[in-house]
Amino acid sequence: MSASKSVLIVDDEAPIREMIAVALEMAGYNCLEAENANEAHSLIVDDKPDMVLLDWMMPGASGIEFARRLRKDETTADIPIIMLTAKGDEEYKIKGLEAGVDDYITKPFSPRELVARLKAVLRRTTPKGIEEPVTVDGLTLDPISHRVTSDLNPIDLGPTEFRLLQFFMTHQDRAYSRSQLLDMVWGGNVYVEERTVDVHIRRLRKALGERHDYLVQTVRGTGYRFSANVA
Amino acid sequence: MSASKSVLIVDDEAPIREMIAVALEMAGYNCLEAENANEAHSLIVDDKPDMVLLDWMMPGASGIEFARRLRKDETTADIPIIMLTAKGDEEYKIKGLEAGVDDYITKPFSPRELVARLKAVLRRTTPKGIEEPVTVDGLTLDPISHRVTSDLNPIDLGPTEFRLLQFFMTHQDRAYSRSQLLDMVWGGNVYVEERTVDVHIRRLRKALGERHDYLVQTVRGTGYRFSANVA
DNA sequence: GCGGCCTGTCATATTTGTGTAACACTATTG
DNA sequence: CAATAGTGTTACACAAATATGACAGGCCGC
Repeated sequence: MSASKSVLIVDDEAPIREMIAVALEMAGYNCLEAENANEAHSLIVDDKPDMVLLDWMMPGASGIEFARRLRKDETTADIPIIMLTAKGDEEYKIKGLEAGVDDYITKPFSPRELVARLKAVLRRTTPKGIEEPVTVDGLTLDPISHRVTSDLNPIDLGPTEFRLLQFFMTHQDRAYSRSQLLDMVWGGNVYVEERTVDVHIRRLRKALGERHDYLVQTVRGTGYRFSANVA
Repeated sequence: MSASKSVLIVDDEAPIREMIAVALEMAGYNCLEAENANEAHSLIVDDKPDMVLLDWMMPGASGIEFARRLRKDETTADIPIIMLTAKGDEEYKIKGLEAGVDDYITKPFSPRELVARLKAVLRRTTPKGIEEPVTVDGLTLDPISHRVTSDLNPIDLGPTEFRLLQFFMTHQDRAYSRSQLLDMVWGGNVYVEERTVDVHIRRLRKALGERHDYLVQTVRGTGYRFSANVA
């Protein structure tokens, strides 16, 4: 958790991006920059930033449109967005919030204000699903202590298996293809064989033991699914 | 899954085109080749490939220029483009992304990387339809979890039967000939006996059980029909 | 530099799905 | 009530997908 958070700054004006980047880096954040929606999208998919700072006014796809696009795609739906608007127009605020934006800041703003809001948003969005333990039929995964127990007996998992299980337990009853799993669990720009997923599924099942391996279900011709219901 | 995607490779060097084509075909893609922008444009208009691999350096219209041209025309604006650049030059990357290119790869690249990026781009540009569960008289098919239940009891279906049922449930009260079903469910260009459909219909009926097999109805002399109303 | 742990990839089992043909049956026609 | 075309049913060889076990390289703490 101590790894510094990364923030993607999307604005068509380079000087503004720079200014923001400097401010954020001083505050200990890692910055990525993009000057339009397409570029931003590539970076998001590749690098999975922890948050996006999005300018309202941009040539091409407007910021709001882009925000909607991000919300629609499951892969990017969870990334918090802070909107930058030129003036404190209430109408914009409404529209932004409708589109699922987490907060908005009106230019001009002080670096301090920016960092404060950013922190606030991260604080209230990060805990969602990432901090609370999940339990399914006696199998518990606690993200905080990074521990998994099967009926109170500790289970030993490798890092990848842990992330895999965590993803599954927070996305139950849904079939995922191998490439989707690679995207969600391994990360966007990693090139591994799809069959590798099988192997980690195998390792996960083995670790879960007879008591719980039924939870990880094969969906023939499609991929895998985590569910407390038997197929 | 569905009909294989086609990819247009635009590069002035034939050997490179070939190499790429081989790699992509092994991965199950359909390849078209063009050695300059004009040729490429014709092919795009004629064959509507699902994606374009575009070399940055080309005699005549440079790749980037061509990309812009594609983006400007409404009929071609939606076709995803991956740019091939000789070196990992950041400046090019920026320009490419500005022009609306979806991703770029620096030569030399491994076939694996190419295929992976291609997949990623296709996945995020092909909007997956919102898949809602369908229910008919207690029979429910949920595309998300890839599950079928008959009055809450899970039903086990093979991949083909699942697709068949999914097609039926989304196209009810209409008779389909065997060849139509082959087209819709099996995919356009496969050669199988028409009578094979009968067998899968049989398997589907069997899986549905007495409670629901009435839904799959025979239309003598024509084919089959899925309907909640008895013939 | 030395083990131990993780990871990705193979090669190889094992399981499951698929298409076809042969034969049984049913409706239709005259 | 044949004769016949269209379907239903079953068995089976083969193909495809997945499971599994083994292995080599990378990484990290020591």
